[in-house]
Amino acid sequence: MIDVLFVEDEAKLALIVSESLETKHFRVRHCTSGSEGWNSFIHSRPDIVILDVMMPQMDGFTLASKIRQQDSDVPVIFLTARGTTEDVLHGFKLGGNDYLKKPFDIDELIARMEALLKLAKKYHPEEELSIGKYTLNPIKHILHLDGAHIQLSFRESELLKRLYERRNQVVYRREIVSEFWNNERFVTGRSLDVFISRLRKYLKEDPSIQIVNIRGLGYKLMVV
Amino acid sequence: MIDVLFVEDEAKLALIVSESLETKHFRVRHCTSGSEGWNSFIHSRPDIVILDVMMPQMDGFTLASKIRQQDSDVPVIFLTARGTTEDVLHGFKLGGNDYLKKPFDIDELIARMEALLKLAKKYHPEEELSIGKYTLNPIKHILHLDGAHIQLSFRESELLKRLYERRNQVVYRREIVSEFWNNERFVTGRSLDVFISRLRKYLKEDPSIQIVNIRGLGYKLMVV
DNA sequence: TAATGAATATTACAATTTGTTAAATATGGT
DNA sequence: ACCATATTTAACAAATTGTAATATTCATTA
Repeated sequence: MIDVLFVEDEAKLALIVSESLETKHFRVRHCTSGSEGWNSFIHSRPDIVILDVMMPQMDGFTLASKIRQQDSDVPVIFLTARGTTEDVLHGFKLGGNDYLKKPFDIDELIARMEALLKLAKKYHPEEELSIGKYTLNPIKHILHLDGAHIQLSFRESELLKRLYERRNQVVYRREIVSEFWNNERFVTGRSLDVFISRLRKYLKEDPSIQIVNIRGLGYKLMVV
Repeated sequence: MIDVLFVEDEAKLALIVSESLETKHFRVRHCTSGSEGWNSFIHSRPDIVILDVMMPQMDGFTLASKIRQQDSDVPVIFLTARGTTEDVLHGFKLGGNDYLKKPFDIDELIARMEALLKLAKKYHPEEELSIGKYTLNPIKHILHLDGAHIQLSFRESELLKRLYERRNQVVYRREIVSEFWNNERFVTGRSLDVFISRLRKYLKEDPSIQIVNIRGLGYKLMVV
């Protein structure tokens, strides 16, 4: 199921859109302000983001640029009544992927969402993740290579999955640590490093995939 | 340079669009019919396709579906005066990636093209960059020269990549610094200079490439 | 043209972060 | 309680990056 973050302060419109999307089997998280949207984004990591531009507190453009600092891939669609070319250009410049002028047809929104999701390859309906020459079954925590397979531990598998879901972009150290180890004394803990070390060992048969460290920030699973 | 296939039978519009695109450093192949467009597509393999929907002989929709049979990735944008929702949906269903209603603003077209190209490129990352006698693998951060190779650090590699992507033009100091070092105390920090210095050392085997300082502005990677 | 000050280059080194191994500890099943 | 396995800690090695010190280049003005 596709997770949608939908930030829109007009209650009436929001309701219609949310319901339509849910009919089409999207899971919608609706927020009514930019700052609420930002919280939700950090917490839920949606597959696609739909932002109203004009909102109280934090507008859609501001939220979009905050999101882009964190995640350079998640598709972002702007919705707005103010459809001047300047606005559209500004939206794209901030890293938006589409821009719809209100009033819009809900089916067109869905078509545009699906087009972006297809491009961003966020549809992974299949259970198994294909990581270079390897295949990871994230349910059973088994890593396959050719005929052989390695039984990973829970944390090994979760960590690899997380890296894979955000392949080719940085996964922040503090984020992983706070999520896996409940945020305590993450200054000294070196468990993450140890797990990374193990994953690298498992993955060394395929040089086209690499877990690269970005000093001070985190790690990046690079897949060609 | 980006190759654009542009299929449009209205001569006047076609001229305006072609010229605007060329100003923005696109290489435009303009065709006036679907069948001509198909030929051109087969022979020139453009990076992006812009199709008018209503055309004699073969319409844009038909051409798009032929193209999708051949190439499932190249971005396709439809242009049309007939902007009913059915048309838009049909366009997306055929594998189109965007749909613009005429009359449109040329800058909006360009913004949408660039957004799509950026997305498409993400999933076909350049394997290796050829920098003079050197080759840079920007994934593994390895700089090759003849048989030998040097393992670069993440920042070294990113900086070299950035310089290469804008080779022969100035990359602004403040821009690099604010991106790499998060904008803090960029008055005093001399880290960038140190990295430039290191890169020059790595690259000194090939005098035909030079990292030139533009005093007060930034640097320029000159490649002959 | 020489003097001046600002910007840049280079080097060495220190501080910090990360990598790796092995041992210690925790956990869960029997 | 015992065992097997998973995870964490500890210790040290290695790599990356920032800083300081110093030298050099460049542009401007006297």
